[in-house]
Amino acid sequence: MYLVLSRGPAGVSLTELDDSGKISRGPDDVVDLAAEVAIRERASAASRWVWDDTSRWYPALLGAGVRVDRCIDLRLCRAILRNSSLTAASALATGAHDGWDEPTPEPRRGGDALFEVDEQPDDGALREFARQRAAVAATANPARIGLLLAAESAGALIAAEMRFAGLPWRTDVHDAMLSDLLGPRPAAEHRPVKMQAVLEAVRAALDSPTLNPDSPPELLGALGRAGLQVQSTRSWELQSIDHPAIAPLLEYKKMARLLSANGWNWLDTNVANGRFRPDYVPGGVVTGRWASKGGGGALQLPRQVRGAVVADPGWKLVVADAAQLEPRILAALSADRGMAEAGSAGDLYAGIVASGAVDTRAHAKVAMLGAMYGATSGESGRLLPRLARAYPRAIAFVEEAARAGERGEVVTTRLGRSSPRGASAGYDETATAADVTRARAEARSWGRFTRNFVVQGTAAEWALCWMAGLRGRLLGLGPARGDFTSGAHLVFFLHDEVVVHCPEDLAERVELELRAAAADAGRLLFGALPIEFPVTVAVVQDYGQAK
DNA sequence: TATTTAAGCGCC
DNA sequence: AAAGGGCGCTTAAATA
Repeated sequence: MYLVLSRGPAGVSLTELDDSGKISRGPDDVVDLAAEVAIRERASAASRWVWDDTSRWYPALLGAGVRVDRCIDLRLCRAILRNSSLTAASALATGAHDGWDEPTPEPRRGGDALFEVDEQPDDGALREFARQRAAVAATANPARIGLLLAAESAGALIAAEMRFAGLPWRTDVHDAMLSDLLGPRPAAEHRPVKMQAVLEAVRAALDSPTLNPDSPPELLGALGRAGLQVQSTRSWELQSIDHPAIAPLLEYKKMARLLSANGWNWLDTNVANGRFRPDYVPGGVVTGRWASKGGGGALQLPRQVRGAVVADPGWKLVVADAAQLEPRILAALSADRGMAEAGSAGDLYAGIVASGAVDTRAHAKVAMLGAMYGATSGESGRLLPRLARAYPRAIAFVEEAARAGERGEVVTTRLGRSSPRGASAGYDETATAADVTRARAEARSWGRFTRNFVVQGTAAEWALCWMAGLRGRLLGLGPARGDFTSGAHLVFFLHDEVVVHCPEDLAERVELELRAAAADAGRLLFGALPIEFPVTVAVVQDYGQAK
């Protein structure tokens, strides 16, 4: 059963649809939404809520203590169906762009989102849902893209729940780390003392007593006057230089980065009541990866500060990482048995070395990354032919994705998310040699994007399935269902890594569920294909102890 | 003065 | 080792 919610001038209305999509009841006005949703959730585990944006409905429900099992997020699904090559012929994909193609509207300030009367985008959720069902039903294998839509929507639920629960964050621990590395918190506009000391060492070594190292042009000038020929002030370029100024300069850069990105200021604005609540954006990246917005930089939390993520007393963090996810996804996508076999013993890169293709694990890793990103030069580019000889199917797969992109074609992930159409201009008979060169470079660049798109996008699908399955399994653990203060729940997600916060006595069970959910995800995407998705799990007190 | 762009660096 | 994919954020510099 589907339960379609919409907001109209008269308030919130609810329409029941049976599994065939036919209205079986309603629309009925809803007076107390949270109560209504809670009742329906208890009544039927098989129902699925249908709404425009999870981010507009679910936070208020969570605030009222209500969790939902399943939903369809119409806006996220529209974005997939609008672009997918599998639904290209549908009325939805061929029709004019409308409000459903627009980003989620910003919430109005001051209103109570749960009860606010709000306009639907263009036309109602019922009609949009019907269009989407028709588009899915007309595909050769509706279950394929149907799984993607369900996983994407589950991701939206998880994003809202993780924000609601928050990542446990110890301000005092973080502050101690900062004081230790930089010196105690200074007054505004001043540098911490340890940082200032390192800066003075740089200034002395460069004989530039007033140097502002935060200005790249100024720093470049100072380095030049000291006789150091560099193109930029990037750390990796400076690393190889032998000069007394370099060590303190690199140290200063490290400190400055920590201070500006995750210093006291970050702490003040992003951590409250012992929780960091990032604003995740499911589907925020074209490949299907999540993005994040607003302060915090949830997806760029440096390893340096992860020690401040500490489980509550009596609780543990279970940190799980899908080992070498993208290479395994490539092996599965291309059905390259040899590469799958290389990963079957645990460490895929070690398996590649064992097969004799390359001689060190580091080479295996850099060669694989190069294959997936489209490296042409350097170490990675040199190793590529060896990899291609050992694993012809896998390499041919990414090469074909690259060629398709260069031809201006769309590529599609395992479950049906398609790449955007390239804006490559090409050239005509009036083009100069420089125009031709530029156009070819653009085409190759787009080819690197499409090459990576299929792998990164399918990895994102795997991760969504993993996390959605895990969520269901965690909800089944114990009587604390729906309760973020006593039950195991997800608190962090980072592309191929999740963190679960749980009472100590549940940690072992959580670990089992994490592995089982990973195996499920592999089967969901790739069926009976013999490909392993091993998960590295660490049960820790603080996130810094993992890996 | 306000807004946009670029450099640099963090994550995968 | 530092070339190749996807992001967001902060600061300084450039532009309106």
